[in-house]
Amino acid sequence: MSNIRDVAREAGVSVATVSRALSDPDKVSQTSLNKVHSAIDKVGYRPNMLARSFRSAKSYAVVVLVPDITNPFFSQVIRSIEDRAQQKGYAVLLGDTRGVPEREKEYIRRVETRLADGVIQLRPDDPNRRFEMPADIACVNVCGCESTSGPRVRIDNRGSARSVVDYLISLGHRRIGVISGLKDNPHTVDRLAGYLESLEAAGIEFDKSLVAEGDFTTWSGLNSAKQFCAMPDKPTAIFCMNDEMAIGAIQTLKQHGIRVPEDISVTGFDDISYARYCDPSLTTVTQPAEEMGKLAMDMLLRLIEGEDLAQEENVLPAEFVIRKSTAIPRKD
Amino acid sequence: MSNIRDVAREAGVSVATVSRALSDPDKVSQTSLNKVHSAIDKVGYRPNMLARSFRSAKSYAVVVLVPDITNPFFSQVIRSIEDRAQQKGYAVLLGDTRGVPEREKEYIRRVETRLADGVIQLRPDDPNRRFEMPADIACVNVCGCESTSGPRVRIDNRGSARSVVDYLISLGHRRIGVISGLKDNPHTVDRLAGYLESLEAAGIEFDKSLVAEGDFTTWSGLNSAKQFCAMPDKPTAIFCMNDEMAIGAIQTLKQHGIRVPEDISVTGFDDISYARYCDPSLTTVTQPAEEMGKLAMDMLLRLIEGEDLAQEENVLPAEFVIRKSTAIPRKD
DNA sequence: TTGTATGCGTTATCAG
DNA sequence: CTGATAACGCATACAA
Repeated sequence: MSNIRDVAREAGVSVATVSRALSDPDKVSQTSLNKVHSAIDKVGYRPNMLARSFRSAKSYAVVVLVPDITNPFFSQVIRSIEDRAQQKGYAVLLGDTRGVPEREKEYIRRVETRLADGVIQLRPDDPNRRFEMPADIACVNVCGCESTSGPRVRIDNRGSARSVVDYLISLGHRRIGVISGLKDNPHTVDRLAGYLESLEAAGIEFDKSLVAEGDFTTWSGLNSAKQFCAMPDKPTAIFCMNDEMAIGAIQTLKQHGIRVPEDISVTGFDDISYARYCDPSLTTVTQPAEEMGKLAMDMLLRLIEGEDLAQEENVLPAEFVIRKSTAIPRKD
Repeated sequence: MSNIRDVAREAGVSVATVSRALSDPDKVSQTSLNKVHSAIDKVGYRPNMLARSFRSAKSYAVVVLVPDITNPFFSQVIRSIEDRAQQKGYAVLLGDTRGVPEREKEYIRRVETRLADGVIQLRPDDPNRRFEMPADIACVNVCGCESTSGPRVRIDNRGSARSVVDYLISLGHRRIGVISGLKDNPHTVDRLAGYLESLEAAGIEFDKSLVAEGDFTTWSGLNSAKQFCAMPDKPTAIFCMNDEMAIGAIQTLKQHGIRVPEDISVTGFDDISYARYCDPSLTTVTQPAEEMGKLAMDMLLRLIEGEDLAQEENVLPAEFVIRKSTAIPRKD
């Protein structure tokens, strides 16, 4: 564990010269540069970045807060964030909160105590609502919704939901079920608004009994679908607020001998990779995960640099993709 | 940004007392303790962990190296690692290498430069083979294989593969195809060994044409299966070396009008969450992802503490689970 | 271009 | 139990 002094001694120069040779080589003569580099090789020197960070009061790390890393959509976004961070010389501290506020605080504390320079939040919630995010912390929200405040990047959830339901209506569906996320989840709110807009535009009356509440897990999609299967007057299509719930719902429908899409159409949201490989492949909304992560990281970097992004919002385009899980309603 | 001196001044004690009050309260009188704590509240003090890390020459961070975070099996393991790390006061630096040695080196460098105290590698490769892992770096390998060296936690890939193939044979299958990972991938080697063992035990001759090489992606499973579809004498079962390839293979079979499992049985490996929800649900091998991550983190911690785990190996039990993608072979 | 000297915030040593 | 002070490794202002 040699340090900068060992190098200086070996090279026969001062520590300042070694330091400069490393961080600002232009300010050092070629001869010194050579001496320094061979000395570095000789003593096996590795700069202590901890000391460097301490000295410069920057950790060159950001924490990424995510409710669940095993969610394939989130992990795609995170991969993109990591990629960008690495390019920019930043490290990514993984903060899988599992929705536990205590764990979130723990990670926020890491930036308060200088172990990270900022935070990227992958959650729909307003960062200021569920717990106190100190105002002086650099934070950008990704995958948020209309009510999210602060710097953020998201898609138009309402508009995308509307595209989906508009399409179902155009196929001839009039009774369209919904498997939503938890009621107070902002994504649920935005996507439900799109659903309602679409219904209203088509002059279809809203039927409350057609909304089943899930929680974005496959398991909840599986269960929520049962409630539709039990109805005498089943919906002819089900709009699921994410792909996992759609996959769960399809599973249940099949078990009840209901064919998708011949008997009931099903749609998802997110376009996780399995959406393309399940049977039938899912009609869904592709979120630009890659782009969202990259953009979020870039925004955070600007924030860390001191730029004021106050309420900068980036709404990225999402793409509605039609696959095999939707069809015209069956005529009985 | 107040520091320990501000607190000391405010509390009317020395910095040493403040430091002790925080790290070793037993050594401080109750009066001092009170003064310190109210001073901390008053000036809004947050200890600078960067300084603390620097001083103690420990970063309290570990890097997790993973080829692809979006792989659901890996993300499960990582979630478990993160959980354990958080419990122990460690941060997890996410290193998604995408298999690029350059990126791996970048992360290894982070521990050489003291930004992390150790590494957990999620890759089958021998950590010493593909690039030079400095010997003095605390590193444990998880999800490795028989040829992996150094501290490691893994399952018995060969034995598990054998369970799968034994089962297929017990159903009456004699022509059993394989969709493998890349030939030189150690997982491929171990699992293929299990396959061969099983065949030999049953007196079935190995037919080289029944092995299709994939690369563990759904896409490759999709393509490899085509080669079986084109065969006049198709296998009656296909042993896929992971679930994604099995899912891809099933997709292809269906497109060719081949029913699973009635016409051809398919098995996977890993038991990612979609294995349970795809159609038909996958017969596969459940890796104890949770336990593997936790154990790997614990081993790394011991390594960091200076313990010598040299060649400690933990082989965890994997469970063979039978679902709907396997059946007795069709009699023609 | 180079060297000297100082300080970053904390912990630990050593006297009191 | 407490306080003064010396490190930790590096970057930089200032002087040469």
